Amino acid sequence: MPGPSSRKALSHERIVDAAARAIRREGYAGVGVADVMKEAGLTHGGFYAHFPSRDALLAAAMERAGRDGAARMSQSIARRRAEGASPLRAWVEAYLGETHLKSCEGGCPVSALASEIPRQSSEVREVSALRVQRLMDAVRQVLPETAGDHAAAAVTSTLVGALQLARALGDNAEGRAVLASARHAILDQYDDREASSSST
Amino acid sequence: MPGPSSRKALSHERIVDAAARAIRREGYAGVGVADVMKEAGLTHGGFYAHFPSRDALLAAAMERAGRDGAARMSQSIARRRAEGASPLRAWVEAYLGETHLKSCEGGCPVSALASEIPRQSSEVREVSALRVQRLMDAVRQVLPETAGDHAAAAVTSTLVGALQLARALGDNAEGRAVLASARHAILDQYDDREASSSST
DNA sequence: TGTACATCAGTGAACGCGCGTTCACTGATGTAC
DNA sequence: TGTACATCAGTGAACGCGCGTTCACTGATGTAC
Repeated sequence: MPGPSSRKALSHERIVDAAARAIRREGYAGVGVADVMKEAGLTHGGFYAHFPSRDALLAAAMERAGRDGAARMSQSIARRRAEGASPLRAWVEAYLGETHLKSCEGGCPVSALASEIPRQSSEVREVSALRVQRLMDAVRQVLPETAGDHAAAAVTSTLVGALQLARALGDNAEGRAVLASARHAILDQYDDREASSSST
Repeated sequence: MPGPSSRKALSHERIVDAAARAIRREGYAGVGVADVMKEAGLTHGGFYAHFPSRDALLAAAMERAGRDGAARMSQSIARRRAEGASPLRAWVEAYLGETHLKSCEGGCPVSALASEIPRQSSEVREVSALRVQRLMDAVRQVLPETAGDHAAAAVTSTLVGALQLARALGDNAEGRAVLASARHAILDQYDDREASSSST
């Protein structure tokens, strides 16, 4: 009865971890079983002792990528909060920051994969849809209560869209301008401290 | 000296047209040379008399898809304008409408492919980046002059993000709710006739 | 108008390659007594 | 403590398949005279 830190469980973690990075870097379609196993320090033959199929790996990788992306976001947000930013500002500046623009591999899997999701197996689509919901939940929690019901979905759309368009334009002035525009648009409309500085 | 309606030119058109639909339906990665040629009524062997490589086809297909998507948008917008909608409202309701949600194949290639763009060859990336710029240009033209400089990029981000998140959630209540939220958010903020009905 | 020839678009077989998946086997780890 | 055996994670060769690309060839179209 092997525990969660048995040899096999440790290998499993390394595989999922490598896949979670690979899908964000290369897309679902760009991820191969052999490559992932190699990155996990194993040979491809042993893969099917860990997963019944490539799709099962993609599903597990998407879930892991969601948690991993959220964890990194938390750190980036905490730093900004410590410097006095509002919850919303910290969130938006972390998500639409230059670090996130450049590092697809460690970032939000929804931004990295959104347009590929509808073409995946139901297994992968279901896990991916859940990550979309969780992202909207996270945005909802940092929006002020005065924001309408629609705000969370609309702001999440702006965040995801802006990061993708910026990446499509490239890591240059054009791409960064899109990020800046989206930051300003969201903060101008929803950030409390922005509009009313009467809280001092 | 064959004209633009020579036999070869007509075949070329059919190939590009089939590819323009295929990339939006299946993604860049899902498009195969043989499939496209078959859809164009040809055999795969003749492909390299029309294009030097698969990537060259993808680039041509992206440009065609951009024009095709814009043409269909124009029709949808014209109908809404005839019913009295403002330019912005007509644009937003066409882009974030249920028809566009369901029909990836005939829609905007930026929404259909955004997250795959950064992973393409420079050839494909350059054409794709141009389509992103054209999309932002089109949005800029329907925004009121009172909108700030950042508005076009931010609104385009919301449009593209919302359509992708809606498609990721599926053609159900959740997906349609995202579209509705984005429509309301954009129109509440930028539509002149919405805010001030003093123009009567 | 008719014949001979050149041009050219498209065909279909073939290539090398990498993919997802399978499986007989190896070698290390753990268990029984 | 030591020996014999069972379990099990991982190896590496092999499979069938579909891909992008090449190429010798076919058959239709156009041109020369």
